Amino acid sequence: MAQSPYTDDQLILAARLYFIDDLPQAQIGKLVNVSQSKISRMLALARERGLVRVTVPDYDPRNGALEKDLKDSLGVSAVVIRSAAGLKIQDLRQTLGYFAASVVSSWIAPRSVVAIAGGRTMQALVEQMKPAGSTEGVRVVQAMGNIDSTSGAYDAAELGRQMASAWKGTFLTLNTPAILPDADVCRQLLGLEQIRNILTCLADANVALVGIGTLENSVFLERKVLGKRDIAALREAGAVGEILGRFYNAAGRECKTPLRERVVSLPLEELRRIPQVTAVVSGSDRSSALSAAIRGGLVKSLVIDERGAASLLGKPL
Amino acid sequence: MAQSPYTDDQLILAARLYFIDDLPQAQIGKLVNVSQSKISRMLALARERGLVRVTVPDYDPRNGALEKDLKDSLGVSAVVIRSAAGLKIQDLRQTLGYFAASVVSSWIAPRSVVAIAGGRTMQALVEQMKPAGSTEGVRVVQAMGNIDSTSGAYDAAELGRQMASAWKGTFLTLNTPAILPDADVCRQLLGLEQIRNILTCLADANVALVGIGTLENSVFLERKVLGKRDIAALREAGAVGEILGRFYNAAGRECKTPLRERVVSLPLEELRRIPQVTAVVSGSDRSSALSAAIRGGLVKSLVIDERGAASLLGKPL
DNA sequence: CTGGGCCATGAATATTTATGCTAAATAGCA
DNA sequence: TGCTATTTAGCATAAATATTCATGGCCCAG
Repeated sequence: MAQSPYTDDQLILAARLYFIDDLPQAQIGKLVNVSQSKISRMLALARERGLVRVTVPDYDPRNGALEKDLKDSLGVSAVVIRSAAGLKIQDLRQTLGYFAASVVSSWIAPRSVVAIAGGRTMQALVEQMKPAGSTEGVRVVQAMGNIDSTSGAYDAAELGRQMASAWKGTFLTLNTPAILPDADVCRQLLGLEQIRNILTCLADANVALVGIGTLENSVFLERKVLGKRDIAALREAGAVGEILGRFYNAAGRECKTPLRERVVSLPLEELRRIPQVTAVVSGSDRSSALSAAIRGGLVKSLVIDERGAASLLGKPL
Repeated sequence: MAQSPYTDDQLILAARLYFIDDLPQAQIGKLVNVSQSKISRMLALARERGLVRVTVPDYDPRNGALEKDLKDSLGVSAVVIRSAAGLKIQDLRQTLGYFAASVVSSWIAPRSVVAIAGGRTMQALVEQMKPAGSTEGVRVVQAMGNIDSTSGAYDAAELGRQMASAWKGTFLTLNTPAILPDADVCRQLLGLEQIRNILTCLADANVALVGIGTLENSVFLERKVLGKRDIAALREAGAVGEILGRFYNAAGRECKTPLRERVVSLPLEELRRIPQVTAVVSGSDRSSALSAAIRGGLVKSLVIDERGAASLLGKPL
């Protein structure tokens, strides 16, 4: 270990002048005959060394009351993140990701298998996640094929990779489109060993992190993988929401449309068997899709913002 | 009292994000949906309200060892201020003033009479001084006339005014030149009631704060009130230092030169009777003048920087 | 000794933070 | 209700702080 370039005494002097007496760094520099840059570095060092301690009362980013309400009335265990009023959706996502990250990270036990989906909220979350304890033998598995060939920053493949790297674990990618033009191709793909393996792996996941799509607001429509008439057909068939590219009805059962046979992702029946399936959702426009998923047992826990939670409970907040 | 515009909770959130998570204010602003300016103000408020507390270990600006040495070997009680190596003289003065101010301020008891001289170090000190406790009935008295008619920022008159105003006390000014062209004029001035009163007052001072001049480095020479030949004459007469415009020899006795009769200031014999006479000195070029003053009992205590103290002790530091 | 690598340093500069100012909101008052 | 006084917010910008970069000192291996 290198010996320190400064004595604690010097650091304390600088720190006192700065934090207690509120002198600007340049002035402190004059008093101790060094440059402002150095004072800046000394202050940083003083904090690192713990000479300067800043104490701030705890802030609880979670809304415990809403969490309890959700548990009581819907039976889901939820992480409800407080959110400022009037936030634009992207900032809301950021907030959610920022504050939920530590909780969600703590769920990732050593040797666990994590099934992961894509989505912007998911992206905001994963971006902030980092291992809390041991990272031993974590496997991250992409839970759904790729939406199209342009690999976006918030696709499952990318997020999975990111998370796996943070945990120094392995990442298993589902190397196929999510939705195929016809059922035949899909069946063929599903026959491939590479893909079968991944799906098996997924079925054994300990934790699944998924988003919730709606008919009004679907990545598939947005990215033109499905057309308006596909959506219309789905609506016809009673679809109210989507998880991993699979649409389900108000009871939380997968809709029996031809589309069902064209999707490469963890089937909802298998998802249901995963012990912890968490929907990561922000905003209040997904209430009905979300409540159907909960009702159908597709989703067992929730990471959501205050307003989303409130609207899910039918309370206008 | 106005009700606060922010809840503690909001402040705590902002403060945590800033101080604990080290997010920049702009980013925090996004998360809580306000402008960066507001976050800045919220943080300031959080500190005011004591929600954020910054603790820094105490720094002792005094060099106790040197203080003890001075007491032991010269019998003066000193305040020795630590100083960084290589400081330019003006920054050294600043340092001294900054750190000595609180000690010296604490000497000013309610109802005390303070005799004050000028000088740059004195200026640096007075600038930083502020009352520690009660300020009741403090009188500040200018201990020496004005050097010339250009009133500088570090003349006794100015410093006295400044200090008196900080203590909300009264200031008595010595409205005359310090050094007069001849003894006659001087005598006449000394006869004026206004001036006699001040001098009486000075003689009753509880505390005197004075500087030390040398023959090499004298304000009077600098401001051309004395000429080189005056200085030469003084040297001839054995002068080694100057206090309040009065030159003294190595024994600390006032030199008997004609100049003596031309000065308007507290006479050294009377200075000697003031219970606390403190020399405020920075730099190491005044050692001999200083030690003569101490020897002669002109000065009973010292406010000085580390190097000055060391050189006074003959230790090269 | 004599390079060569390493590190600390300060000047220059990029980034972040604080603040003066204007406009909008809010409250008090007639 | 309409008016003024006061507060508060955000923009623009000044001020302060962090960081990059070039340099020079120092230590160690040759």
